[in-house]
Amino acid sequence: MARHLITSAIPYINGIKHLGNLVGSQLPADLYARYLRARGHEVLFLCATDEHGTPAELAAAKAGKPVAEYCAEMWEVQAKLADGFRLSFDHFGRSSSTQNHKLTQHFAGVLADQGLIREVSETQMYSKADGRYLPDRYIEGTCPNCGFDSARGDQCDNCTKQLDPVDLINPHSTISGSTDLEMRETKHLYLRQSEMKDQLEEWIDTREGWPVLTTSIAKKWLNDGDGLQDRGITRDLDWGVPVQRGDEPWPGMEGKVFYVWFDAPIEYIACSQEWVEAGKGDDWARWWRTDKGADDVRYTQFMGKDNVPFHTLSFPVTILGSGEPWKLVDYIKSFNYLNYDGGQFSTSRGRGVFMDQALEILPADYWRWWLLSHAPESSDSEFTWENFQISVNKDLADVLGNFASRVTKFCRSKFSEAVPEAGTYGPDEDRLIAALTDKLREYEQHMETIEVRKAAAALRAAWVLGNEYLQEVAPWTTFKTDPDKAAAQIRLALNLIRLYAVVSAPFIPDASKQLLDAMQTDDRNWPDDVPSALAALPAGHAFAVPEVTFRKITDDERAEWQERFAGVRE
RNA sequence: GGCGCGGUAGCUCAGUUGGUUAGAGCGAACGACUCAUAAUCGUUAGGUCGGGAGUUCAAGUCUCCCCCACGCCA
Repeated sequence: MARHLITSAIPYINGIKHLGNLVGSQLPADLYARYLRARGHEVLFLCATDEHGTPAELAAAKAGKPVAEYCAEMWEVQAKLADGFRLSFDHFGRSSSTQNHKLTQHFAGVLADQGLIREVSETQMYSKADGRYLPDRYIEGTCPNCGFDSARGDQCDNCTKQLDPVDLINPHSTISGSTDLEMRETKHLYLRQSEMKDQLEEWIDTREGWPVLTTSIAKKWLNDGDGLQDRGITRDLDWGVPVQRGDEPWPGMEGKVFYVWFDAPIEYIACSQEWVEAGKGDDWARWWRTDKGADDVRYTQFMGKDNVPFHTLSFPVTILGSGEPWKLVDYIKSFNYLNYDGGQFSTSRGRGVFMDQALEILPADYWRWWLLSHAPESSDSEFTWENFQISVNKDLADVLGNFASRVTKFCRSKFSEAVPEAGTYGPDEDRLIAALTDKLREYEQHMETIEVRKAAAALRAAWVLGNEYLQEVAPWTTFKTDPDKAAAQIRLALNLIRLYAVVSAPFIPDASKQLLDAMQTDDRNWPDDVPSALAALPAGHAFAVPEVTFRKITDDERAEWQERFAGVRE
C-alpha cells in the first residue's frame, strides 16, 4: 500500500471542454486514480478550474456578468460535467480560491527572497476606451509588411511576420474596436527561470521512464535558441491574484495581478487545502510537504502536450526555487491531441463533440471506454463516428455486455436465478484460470506504468477469455448429457461476471456497478488470486439477470450525429 | 525556415538494448455453434515496415539524404 497524489491539468474556465481535452488529462488521471484505489492504495486525486486571465474576463463581459459571478457559474457547469463523466476527484477546486491567493503570494515572496524574481520595465499598449492594457493578440491593425488588414499585435496571420503592436498601421482593440490606444510604460515581475536551467536539465535527465513526449518538449524549451527564458509572471488586469510579496505589499506592483500560468499550478497545492476546508480531509501537508510525511508520496501529473513546458519547467522552478520542502512531481504523463474526423476539434466553429453534448447522447461509460482505449499516447489520434460505433458495439455490447447476458439468462432458464451448486471443475477450468491470471497480471502491469491503450487491450482480452471458455465447454450442450457439469461451468461463468465488473471499474464504473448490483454483491475485492476470486459467489447465491448493459449504436444514430457535430467547415 | 513527434496489413495501433517465417484488435471471406444484445468461437487472406543510400554476418529497429502529415517556434 502506497500513497499516490494525482493531479489533472486544470481546465480553463471559459467554456465547456471537448472530448480531446477530456482524454488528454482528466480522464486518464481518473482511470489511474480509480485503479490505485481499487488496489488498496491511498489516493488523493485533485483537479480544479483555471479561472484567471484575459479570456475569462472577456467571456464574462460577453455574458454580461461580473467575472467572479461568471466563474462561479462556470465552475458549477464544469463540476457537474466532471461528475457526469464519473471523474472521481477527491476535490474539484478553483484557482480563484483564497487558499490559492495566499499560496501564490507566498511563493512569489519566497522566490523573491531567493533572488529568483527581477523587475522589468516595458511598454505596453493601453486602451483608454477599454480601460485596460491589451495583450498583443487583442490588438489588430494593418500589417506594415504585406498590407493585410487583420494582422495581430504579435504576428501577421497572412505573411507570418512577427510584429510588435507599435508596428501596426491603424491599430485597434479587438475588444471594443477603439483606436484610442497609447503605449504606456509599466513594470512587471519576471521569474528567473534561466538561473535554474542546469538544475532543471539535470532533473529532467535523471527521470526514468517518462514519456518521450514529456522529456522531448522539456528539453526543447531548455535548449532551444538562447535556452530557457525568464518569464513574466505579472499582468495588468483586475481579475487574478493581486501581486503581493507574501503578506506584504509589493511596491510598484499596485493594481497588478499574477499571470495565470504562475498561479494555476500552485492551485494543485491550494486545492488540497480547499479539500481540507471542505471537510473531506484533515491534513494536506502530508501530501505536499516532504518534511511532513510527503516523502513517501508518489506524485503523478496528467496533461496534454501543450501544458508540458509549464509542468516540467515553470512549476518546478517555483517548487525548487522556493528552497522549501515542497513535493516535486515524480511522473508526468502527457498526451498528444485527439483530432475529430479529419481535422481539429474547434470550439469557435462548433466542430466536434463537447462534454455536455456527449452525455446528452450516450452514457459516460461509452465515451470513457472509447476515449481511453484510443488515448493519443504515442501520437495524435483520431475520432471518427464509424470507429466509435464499431468499437463500442463490439467491445462493450458484444464482448462484455452480451457475456453477462448469455450467462445469466442461460442459468435462469436451465437452473434458477441463483448460483448452481452441482459439479466440480476440471482441466478446462484450470486452463481458463491460468490464462485469465496471465491476462490480469498483464493488465495490472500496464496500469502501473500508465500505458492506457495497452491496459484497455489487456482488459478486453480478459473479457474475450470468458467467451472463449463458454464456446469451448458449451454448457448448453453439456446440459443435455451432464447437467452437473453444466452447473459447474455456469457457476464459474457467473463468477466471471463479478470479476469482470471489479477489474473493469476503472474504465467503466457505471457498468461495473450495474453488473455488481445484478450479481447482488458488494464484493469488489481485486482478484489477486484468481481461483478464490472465482469462488466469491458461492453456490446458492441469488442474482438477477441484468438489464442490457450496453445497447448498440445504430447506423442511423451514427449518421445523425456525424451530421450534427460536423460544425461549420471552412 | 528551425525544431519536435510520427509515417508498419482496408481501419486503429504494438513492435524491448538490431537477430529465426513482422504482430494484435476491428473490418473482409469462409466455417462452427445456437445459451446470448443477428451476439459468440475458429480458420484464412492481407504488408517490398514512406522512398533511397550506408554500417553490419544480420535493420521496421542504427547513420545520412529525401518525401509526406501534424505540432511548436522564429
